[in-house]
Amino acid sequence: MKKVSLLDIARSLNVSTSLVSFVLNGQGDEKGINSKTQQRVLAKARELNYKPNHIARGLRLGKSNTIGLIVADISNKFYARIAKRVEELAGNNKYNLIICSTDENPEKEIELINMLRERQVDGLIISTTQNETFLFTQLKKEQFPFVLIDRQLSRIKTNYVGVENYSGAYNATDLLIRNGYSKIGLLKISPSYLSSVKEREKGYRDALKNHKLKVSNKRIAEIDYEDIDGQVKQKLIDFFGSPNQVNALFSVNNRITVACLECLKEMQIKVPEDVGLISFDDVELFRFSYPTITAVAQPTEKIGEEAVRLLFEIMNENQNGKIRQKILPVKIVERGSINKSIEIIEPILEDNIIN
Amino acid sequence: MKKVSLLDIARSLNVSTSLVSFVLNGQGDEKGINSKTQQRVLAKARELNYKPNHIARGLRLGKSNTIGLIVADISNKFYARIAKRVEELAGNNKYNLIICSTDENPEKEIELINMLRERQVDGLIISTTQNETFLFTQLKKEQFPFVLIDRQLSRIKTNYVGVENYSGAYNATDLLIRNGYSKIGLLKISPSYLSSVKEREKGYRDALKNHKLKVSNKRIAEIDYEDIDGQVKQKLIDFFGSPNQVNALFSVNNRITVACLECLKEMQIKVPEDVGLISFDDVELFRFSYPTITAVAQPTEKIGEEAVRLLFEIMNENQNGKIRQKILPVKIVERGSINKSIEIIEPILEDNIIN
DNA sequence: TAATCCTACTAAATCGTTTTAGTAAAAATT
DNA sequence: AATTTTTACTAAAACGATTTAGTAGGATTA
Repeated sequence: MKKVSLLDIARSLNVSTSLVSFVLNGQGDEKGINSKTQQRVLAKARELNYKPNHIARGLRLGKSNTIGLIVADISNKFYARIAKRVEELAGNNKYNLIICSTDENPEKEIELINMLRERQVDGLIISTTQNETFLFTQLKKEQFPFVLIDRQLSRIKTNYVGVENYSGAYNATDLLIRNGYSKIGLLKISPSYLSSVKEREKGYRDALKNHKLKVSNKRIAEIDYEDIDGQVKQKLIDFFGSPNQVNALFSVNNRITVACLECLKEMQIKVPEDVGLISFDDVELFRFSYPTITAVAQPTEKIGEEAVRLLFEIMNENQNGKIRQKILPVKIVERGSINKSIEIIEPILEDNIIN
Repeated sequence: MKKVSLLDIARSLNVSTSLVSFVLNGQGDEKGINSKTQQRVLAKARELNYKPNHIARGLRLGKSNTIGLIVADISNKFYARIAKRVEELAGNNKYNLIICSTDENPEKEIELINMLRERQVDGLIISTTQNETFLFTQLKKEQFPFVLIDRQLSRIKTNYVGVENYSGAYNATDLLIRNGYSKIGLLKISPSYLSSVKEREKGYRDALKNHKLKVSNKRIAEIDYEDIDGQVKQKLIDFFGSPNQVNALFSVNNRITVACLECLKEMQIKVPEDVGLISFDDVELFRFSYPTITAVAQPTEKIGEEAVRLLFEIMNENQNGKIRQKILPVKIVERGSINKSIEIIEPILEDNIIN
């Protein structure tokens, strides 16, 4: 079943492919094509069920009308929601989306970026797992349009859409402290050089410090992406093995929180009675889980929206190398994983206080 | 920043593009290219940071090394998990994936299929929302490789990967009945012509019949995809407005179950005390919700795997028009949303019994 | 009547690959 | 020395669209 091309239409009407191309692109009048001829072309195209070859057009035009979205894990609802929004908006602009997952693997990310560029995507939206800057220095040098989301690089400024990680984490920790928790464990994801993780950790640390509480490395756990369930379990055993080590947890993303929930259940540690819990990144589950989980909600869809908006801006007016950044606000959603109390339930132990 | 092409390499080495192409495609020896020349080509390609133009190659080769995945809703975890697996397997085979969502809109599905075909995808995996067959009759006639997933068309046989909807739903309903529930409401999604929905409804009906229970249309609610939360609420108010109308619910997919959970909570109807609940399609949430939800688990990733396997089979040996179908088993995961009881807690009321 | 203008088109280059058919020169064979 | 074989390449077409520069021929104008 051979595909129908412009040439097929042209031949069967005894006209040139140029004419057919003009008509089908709506330039018929502009190019002074007789309106009867235009009708004939349109009719024939319909009759033959002609579908333009986007690849050929892309080659000629030097653009593919496709953008790429590279996320750390498409099966994580956070990224899935972003992806859906990006796909919608791209579609509205007649752009297609190629979605890829890196599984937090920097090597795979490099491969994917190369692959997408070979496929001539016109722009990229990336939640990067890189620590090194060379990839993005290169892209910038080549003036290739891209926008980072969720994470940025500390040593290089790029277009970026993110959220208020620092204040979100600060306020989350602060909320725990103000409700009487003093021994707060941090569960962060590895690789821990990710800007989002670092910012959240900083917020956590600063909140403790401002309340004159000790920041102890014994209460900071780094969980490897490859084995979240296993390592969360290990760390929780550590945390709760020695008494009084931890009475609340701040988890850095939804995936870790869920693993946490599973473990705590298994270990029969009750939330919020035995341990307070707050999570960065809110997902549906937290509204229905037992107990419900207090979380720092991100404007997920908005991240996708802004990223697309920025990317199109960059792609259209490539004259200037102006860097655009957009930091979106977050909001704490209070639910049932923190024991609310005005007064401090458990006196803060001496060894948690600085000085 | 102009892109580097084969011609650039060829010119700078005073050789032909053919030679460069041969070498870069690993056909150097085969084509008898001097090994020193090969070295020079490879070195120069690296030096210039040459990236093949996939679009040009695609045009020449008549294929894009891309497959399309069209799902009803990419932000639904069920499809997101399928998408992730499909992307992985496609990637392993040097294929890219374009993912699109239809939002259960048949028109949009047609547009997307056209768009993807214009983009010369080599094959399609589709969870269709169509009731009409013409789209797929056409694809079959053109021998275009495609595999339906999750849903198939009743009036036309196509390649298809699905699950045991009928027996899953039958067993789910049966489980409710055997635990003493007699007035079982069905919450199904609209459009209700979808094969998965119809098969599940049939399973529900047959289970009731085999237990000599009345199938009442008053207990069957059709929820529009566009307004799941609103309509679920409406239907539940109906169900629980008149006494004794419903004492258990069978929900046809995860999205509806979640909406249900939300409503029941709001209406202060307790699960499983006031109403038993079982869901088709298991998601993480159901393990952590309160109560935990008994569900019919689907081999989600496996669906993606089989779909890719089938599609590649079809794409590679296009000689025969053999139809391939794969139906995967489902499994009921018993949790806390059903009151377990050997004996029948509540006597089955007369008006629920047939005859 | 010649020059100009207008209408309705077309020829051909181009994008960057791949691939077929071929060739020039050197080496080997008779 | 003539022929064949081998080595190491190249020319050019092809994929299917877009686009620039152009033309043929009729109508209008000076």
